[in-house]
Amino acid sequence: MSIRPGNPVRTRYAPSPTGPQHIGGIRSALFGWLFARHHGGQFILRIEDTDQKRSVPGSLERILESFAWLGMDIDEGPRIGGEYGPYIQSERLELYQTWAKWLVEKGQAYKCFATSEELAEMRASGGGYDRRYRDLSTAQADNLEAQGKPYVIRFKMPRSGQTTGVDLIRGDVVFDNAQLQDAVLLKSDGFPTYHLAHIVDDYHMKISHVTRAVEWLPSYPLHIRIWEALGWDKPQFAHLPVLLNPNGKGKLSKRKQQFAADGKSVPVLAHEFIDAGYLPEAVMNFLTNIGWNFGDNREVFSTAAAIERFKLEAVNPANSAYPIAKLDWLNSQYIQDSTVDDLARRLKPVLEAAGYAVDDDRLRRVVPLLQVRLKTLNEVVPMAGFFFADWEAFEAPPTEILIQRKMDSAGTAAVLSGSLPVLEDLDEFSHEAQYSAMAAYAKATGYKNGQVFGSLRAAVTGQRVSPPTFETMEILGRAESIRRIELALQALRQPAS
RNA sequence: GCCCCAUUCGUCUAGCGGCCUAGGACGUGGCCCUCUCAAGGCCAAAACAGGAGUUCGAGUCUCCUAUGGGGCACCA
Repeated sequence: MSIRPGNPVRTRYAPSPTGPQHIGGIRSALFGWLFARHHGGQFILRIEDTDQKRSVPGSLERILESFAWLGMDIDEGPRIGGEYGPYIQSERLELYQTWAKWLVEKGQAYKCFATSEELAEMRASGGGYDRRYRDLSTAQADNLEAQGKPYVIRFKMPRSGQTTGVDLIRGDVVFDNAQLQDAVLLKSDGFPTYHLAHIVDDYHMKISHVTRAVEWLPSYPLHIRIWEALGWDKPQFAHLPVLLNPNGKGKLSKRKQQFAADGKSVPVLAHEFIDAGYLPEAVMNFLTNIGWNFGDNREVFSTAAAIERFKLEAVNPANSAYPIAKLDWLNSQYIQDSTVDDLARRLKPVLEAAGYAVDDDRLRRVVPLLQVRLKTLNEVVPMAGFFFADWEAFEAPPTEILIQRKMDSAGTAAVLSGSLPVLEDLDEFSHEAQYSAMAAYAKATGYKNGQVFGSLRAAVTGQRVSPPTFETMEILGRAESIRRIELALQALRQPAS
């Protein structure tokens, strides 16, 4: 990595405040952030709100929340501060205007008085802007301006020759200058366009490496020419691959809801990952592993370990279909590797949001039963919500749940009533003691373990799927377990009206 | 239409001229384990887009074609 000696690495994420944070943007930001952290540099947040029409209030807060949730710390930015602020472009208008004017004075840019009708005509006749105001004399331009005609400032792109850019991920990229238009730098409302604003800001904020999505590659030669016209040393550039829809068709969209092969809706907005019960560590691991890989055939790694190894040059230049199915697996890995206390802490708000009153001690006893069973935090509700419901309100499940496969009503009733004295007679109501006693009961009565244990499961949990039966009964306690078995027996004896 | 970028199993990827009879992971299928659901173990199917070159030798280099993505705004 050729970093100019003495210059710290400074990267930035510069989103437009146009609403919820999209995972594609966050992924781009992540690579810039990993790079900055790897080199002990700074990561800056800058808000690019030069298109007032598209600004959505509250966007900044959501960006900040997303980064905080993921653990991506920001060194400088709005609300955070820093010595190169303000970090919101609409608060820096004068700077852009000054430099746009400077470029005009130097003959590197010019005032263009084309009306929207003129532009529409040019477009209709097939071409882009035909540079018709490029060679106006200063006197002519002054005259039009004196008449109060609105104008924009356009960059004078060289009309021939080539521009070669260096991209850290794909090497040299060569463009014919004639392909590029005379881009607008300053709009008629006095606001800069992206092309001017980001360069002025990257320069003044001492950005060392511009990490941005590939869609900027085609305008890279324009930016190079602007940097040179301004007479500033350029930063280095890396154009990052983007996320495609899960089927590989088109850029991952935030507007259209996406569906994976299994029909499940795919999270694409930052808050959707939280709502769906994913852990931030898993999401970070997931995103880092798209377009970059840890090496050593390792799929699960901490952010800290990724920072240590991260190299921009190692980023895969190809775009990626969004491999969302891997996130479920990764999330389950992180859940399995969590400590009981940590997982309990994360599960508690999920259960509470579902309306349960959560007792911490009971939660800590339940968590070990869940660790290998949860793919997302949210699954705790259908799997183990019954532990936290009001026990006194428990009702026997309908008989179609009570009577499991390969059993009938009479058999289920026989097994349940036969279990009662066995469970009552146990010295210890531990799951080990329950298991050996009930396994012996099954053997003696000729039922399969599954028939006996499953009947108890349904009676005691009210569910067909649950944590292991005896562990569950141990937590419910003997009295409650027996009470529930008796309720089930009553239900079975009701005439099937 | 013009320009740019990309192209290894279904998907994410390893591979930077011989170590590749192409490795890992997710997913899928099978078997084992098993009180449900999981987890775990074992096994399997599954890829170098196509064609020309360069080279003793090409997944790795070059060119062409195809396909995919992106850009050509007073949006970013």
